[in-house]
Amino acid sequence: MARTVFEKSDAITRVAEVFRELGFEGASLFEITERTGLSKGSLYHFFPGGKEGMAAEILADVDGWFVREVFEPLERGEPRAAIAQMWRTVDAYFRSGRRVCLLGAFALDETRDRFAKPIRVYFKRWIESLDIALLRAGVDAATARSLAEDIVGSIQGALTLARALKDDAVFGRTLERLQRRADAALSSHSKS
Amino acid sequence: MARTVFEKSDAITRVAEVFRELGFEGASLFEITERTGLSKGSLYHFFPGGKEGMAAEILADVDGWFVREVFEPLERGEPRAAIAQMWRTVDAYFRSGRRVCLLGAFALDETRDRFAKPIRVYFKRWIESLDIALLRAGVDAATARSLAEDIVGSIQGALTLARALKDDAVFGRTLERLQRRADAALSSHSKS
DNA sequence: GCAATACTAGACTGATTGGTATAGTGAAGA
DNA sequence: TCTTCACTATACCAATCAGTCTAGTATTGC
Repeated sequence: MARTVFEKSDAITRVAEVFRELGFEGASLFEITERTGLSKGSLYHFFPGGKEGMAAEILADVDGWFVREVFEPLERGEPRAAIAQMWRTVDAYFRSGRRVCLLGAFALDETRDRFAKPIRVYFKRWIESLDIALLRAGVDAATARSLAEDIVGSIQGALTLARALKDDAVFGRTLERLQRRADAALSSHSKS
Repeated sequence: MARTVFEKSDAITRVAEVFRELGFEGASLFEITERTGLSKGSLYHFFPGGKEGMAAEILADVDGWFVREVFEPLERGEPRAAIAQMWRTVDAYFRSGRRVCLLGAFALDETRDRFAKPIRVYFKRWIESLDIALLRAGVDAATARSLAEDIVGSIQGALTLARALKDDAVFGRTLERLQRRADAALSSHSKS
């Protein structure tokens, strides 16, 4: 019989998608095995910490990805380029609104308490790194701070709205409006 | 022995708060009985439709409240007054960020499919009624539409952020910024 | 070719799940 | 006082849950 062999990184990606679809409580081991194609044996081989361990590793994986692809560029790269890149990266990551933010979804239900720290760290860093980039691009402190908070919050809201309305287009429109507002702040406070 | 007697409206309120805290899947019948003080017998007396019936009735109850307190005033009342009232009503309803939006939370997890219609109807109507109020207040069509979408989305995002950061203040700040943006649109398109 | 290792499959377990059934309690009306 | 009915309490049920365990099968290094 054909034995399909998976790698851990593949397992993480697949299980993550199930949690995204069903939430932590809604994703039963049965559903996870069905949707990922990984048997219980494989799952517990990759994640000895069980279901909670899976979620923890997945959250860490997502966070790591954002740190590399979004937060660090915002904190250390050329700020305007990093912000411009952020819009594209975020749109691609959330598949233009078809994919929810796992950290955001977990923040709302009871899993919140279990994974409170990684969730808080993720959102805190996103807002702060965006704030830093805006500041470095010449935006004044007050505007930078509130714009950063607005942008991160609006992205989460747009993902909720896209799901609720079953209309992905909301996400794209919101991202465009946010980009326009950011560009306005950047040009009016232009350093050069 | 002291027998506590509840009314159905009281049962709805109490169970709603448990769903808000734990989500649909996370709220087990045991947790519901513990936190509400209602026994299983009482719960199934008030909600013959079981757990799913409870959620459906609660969603309808929340929707009804918003229709009365927010949507209808926006659609039919004096637009500027209705919008001004909306900020206060929303802030009070979500207890300044301490309370999540049940419809928004349900939109993100697997319950989404079960309650897809009431969720979609709720958000659709919120955006549309706000759009109507802005239009009636003299804001141009394009601005009204995107501002309405922005506001409803941002409120949801702010609730997520408040939970994620364990910082209620995010909600108040976001609401203030939204109000300022709405006021700006209203004054620049002033009819009088 | 052989052993060790990395991974997979799925039967099994005890606890917990949502839901039902039964046996109430107590207030209101006659 | 007796009946009725709205409501409560909890024992119980089958199904499902997360997690364990054993028995594997391929692949790798030698």
